[in-house]
Amino acid sequence: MNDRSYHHGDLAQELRHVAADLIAERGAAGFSLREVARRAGVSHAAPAHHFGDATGLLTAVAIEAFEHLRAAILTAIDGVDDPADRIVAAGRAYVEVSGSSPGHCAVAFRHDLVHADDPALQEAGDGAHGLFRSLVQEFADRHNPELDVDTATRLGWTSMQGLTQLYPSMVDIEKRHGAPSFPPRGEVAEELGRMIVRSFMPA
Amino acid sequence: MNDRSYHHGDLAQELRHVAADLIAERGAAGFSLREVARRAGVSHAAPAHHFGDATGLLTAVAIEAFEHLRAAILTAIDGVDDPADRIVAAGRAYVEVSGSSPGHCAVAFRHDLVHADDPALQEAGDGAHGLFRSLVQEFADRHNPELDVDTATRLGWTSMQGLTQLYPSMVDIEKRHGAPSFPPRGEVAEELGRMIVRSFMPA
DNA sequence: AGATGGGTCTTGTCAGTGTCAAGATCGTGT
DNA sequence: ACACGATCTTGACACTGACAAGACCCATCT
Repeated sequence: MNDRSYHHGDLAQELRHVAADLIAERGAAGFSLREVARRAGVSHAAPAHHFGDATGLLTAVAIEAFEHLRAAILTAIDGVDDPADRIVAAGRAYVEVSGSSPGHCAVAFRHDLVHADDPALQEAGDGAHGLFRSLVQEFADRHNPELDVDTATRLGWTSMQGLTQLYPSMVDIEKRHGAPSFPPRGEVAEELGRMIVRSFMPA
Repeated sequence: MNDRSYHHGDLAQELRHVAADLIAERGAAGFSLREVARRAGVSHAAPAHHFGDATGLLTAVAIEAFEHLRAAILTAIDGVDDPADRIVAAGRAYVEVSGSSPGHCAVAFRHDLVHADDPALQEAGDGAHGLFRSLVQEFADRHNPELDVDTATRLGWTSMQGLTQLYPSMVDIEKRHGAPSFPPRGEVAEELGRMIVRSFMPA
């Protein structure tokens, strides 16, 4: 527990945290293993022991991203009954996580930055994806047995992920075209979610 | 025109092309200005004269990305009459460009890799966005005057962009879960496009 | 208690990178 | 013919990721 001790205590945790902060601040391109070590107050080679290489550290951050995502969706749907509302709430939570943990989300799907074949990463990704798919399945069971659950899941997932990535550009573009103010992430997500759910209903 | 001449002829064009190839091959993280120069057969400092710095070169690639996008959409909707079909065709083209020019699309919306305030980049982005929005406007005029065109545009745009980014991950995840084969980009885009357009219809 | 060993972190080194400054080379206009 | 600007090269510097070797700390065994 002593900050000055030779052994850090939980350096791995600290490195993940600092790395996410750094990416949030400078973007994925501004990430540097040595800068992370510097901010954590350890030598430049310390991270290697815990994560192997830079890609390993980013993989760990990506795993946290999926865990955050899953947790956020779970709390967002808690107490919500109607499957349609649950999907909208999940989508909103998904997008809001990208606002509250931008560093994490910036690496989650970057195959060139993480070890895409890491079993823990795959499991975390499957967990988030499976949760979202189960919500769509619920909807199908209740409101539309004819719904193609896989395609519907893809639509929800891609649009929310696209929104997390495009939100800054959308604000730029629409502001340049005279929109005085732009709604926050969560609100846009909710609007899109409502339209998506509408397309899930029987024709 | 002589390959061995001191002056290259059109080095700027060549550098954009090589850069896009390199990114397609190794991902945005594997990009290196010196490697680009090496492949183009010029010294490591040659690109600086044309693009200032690495970010400048990537900005040029991003501009090309938006131009490709716009051109692909234009040819895709050519001869298609119904506004709904035009939107679907445009979405399909959008996603297919990310398959045929992966290097370009990998940097298009990466604010940490490009000079986001570059006027030419903004103009190119606005061009692609404006074209897509005009298709949605057409649809509203013909089929649903009540449609919120801005929100509808955001839905179409985000889902197609999300699909371009998530397609590799989606293939991975669904294959791990037993899906024997996964439909190609364009087909998924078309399915999603049809659902989206359906949500544009009057309630 | 004292020694052993493994996990943790440091120091030092290396090739590779982006950027800048200075110089070499080429074409073009006068 | 000659100067000038655009294009490209060479050389240097600080920074990065990875590796090897060593220092340090703690738990465990005898």
